[in-house]
Amino acid sequence: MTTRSSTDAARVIPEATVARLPVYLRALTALADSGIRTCSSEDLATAAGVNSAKLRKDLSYLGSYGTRGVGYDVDYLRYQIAREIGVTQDWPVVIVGIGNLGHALANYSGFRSRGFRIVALLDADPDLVGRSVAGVVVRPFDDLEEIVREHDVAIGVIATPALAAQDVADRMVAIGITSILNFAPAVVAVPDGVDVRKVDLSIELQILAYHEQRKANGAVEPAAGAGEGGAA
Amino acid sequence: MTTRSSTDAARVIPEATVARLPVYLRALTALADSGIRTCSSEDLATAAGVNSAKLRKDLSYLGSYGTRGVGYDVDYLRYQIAREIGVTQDWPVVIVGIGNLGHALANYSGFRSRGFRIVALLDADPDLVGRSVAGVVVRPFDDLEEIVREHDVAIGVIATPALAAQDVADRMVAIGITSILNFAPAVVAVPDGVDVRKVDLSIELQILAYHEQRKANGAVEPAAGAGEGGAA
DNA sequence: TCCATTTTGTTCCCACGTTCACAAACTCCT
DNA sequence: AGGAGTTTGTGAACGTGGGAACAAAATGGA
Repeated sequence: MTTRSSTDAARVIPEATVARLPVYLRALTALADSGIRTCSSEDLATAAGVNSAKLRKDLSYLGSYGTRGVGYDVDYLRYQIAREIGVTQDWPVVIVGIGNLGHALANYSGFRSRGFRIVALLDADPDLVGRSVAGVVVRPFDDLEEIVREHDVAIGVIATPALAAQDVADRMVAIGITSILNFAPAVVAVPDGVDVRKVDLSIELQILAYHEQRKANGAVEPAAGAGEGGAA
Repeated sequence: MTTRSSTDAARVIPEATVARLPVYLRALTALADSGIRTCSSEDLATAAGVNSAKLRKDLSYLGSYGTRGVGYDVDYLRYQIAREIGVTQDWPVVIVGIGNLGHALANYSGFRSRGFRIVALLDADPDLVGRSVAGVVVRPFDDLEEIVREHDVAIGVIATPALAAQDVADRMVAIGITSILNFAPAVVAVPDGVDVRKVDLSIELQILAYHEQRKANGAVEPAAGAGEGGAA
């Protein structure tokens, strides 16, 4: 076994792999809930909807957590991935913009169960401030700085209309937030060192529409155009 | 100018480009709303948050719609991209699962304005059926087939809990839906020829958490780790 | 103990996507 | 008309990611 400190220079995990680790984590949790203690890369790959060679390569970036001829210990591997992603610790999160989507996010149980704790809901609309959503009272947007400092928040979620998104992002960055999840249909620019991920509902539909249009035009799709193929 | 029929074999647009076309479309709409008639690739690239070389290469897959020394006509290019994606036509969509997220999706105005028309909201819960959400009455899930046939629906949205997702997808596929947008936190398997795109809220947060953890550990991020960098 | 079997971890190779750099082409000014 | 300046479209280099194939390592049976 090689020495492996928590800040090992050799551990450069490809971005594509990082994006799949949460999927593996979820699949492992499902296996564990079914009472399965051990699984092969083939089993886990099927559960995660990927190719087994890719799965093994992904896991190899984390270390050697399997046993040749046997497979992986479900609980052990699950812990290792969780630790690698960082979901063994608690991440305070603020959500800005409590419209329809903000409501849904505040109520989404999947956050809490994965180590994300919603410490505040913020909105600029005075009519919304003071209302209780998902057991949390909505506070004015101007309280952002106070809340971030108090809870040491590093991750912010933007669920505002498009026009407000850049302003909110600027305020977040100024206060020290370094990771932003943006649901607003707008491109937000941030300085280096700040990570932004974007989730855009209508863009996903437009991508599907493009492929749908091609199918209707009689074009032969080269493979599963956008998603994971597999048996039904 | 080369001949270019609507079903030209030479038009194989890379998947990565397809995913960016809706972003360009939105940026062009924003420019048009500002009264700008013409823009350079540099202007549009900035508005879309990408590199100008990449933008030009992306657009070149559609055809030669710019003028050297001048730039692009905003309205003309916008129409060409919209036609290419297929948002000049009307796409009927059904949403299955009217929980918090389904509510938000039903109310999202960005769908309608881009050619997506919600023809039905479906849920298996009898308590929800009959209620009106966003001006549409929720119908029982079993009405799916009737609705899909009546409106010739090709695109389905899954916003159910994870456990129901595969069943819903199977039903959709059996009835003839060929594009699925899945918001449920589960991997759904579909046969070849069916496209699935997945939007997973908690996975996005976990990816951010990974990078956040690395920053906290003193690791130097190679570049903007997950998002589009740029000036604030 | 030794061999057959299983399954991981890794290497090699190919395809895709991104970026640079530049020729082609257009406008405008003299 | 001609040249300077500008901007597109594209060819080529580079880097990242995916998949097949195989060596290494573990188990279990004879």
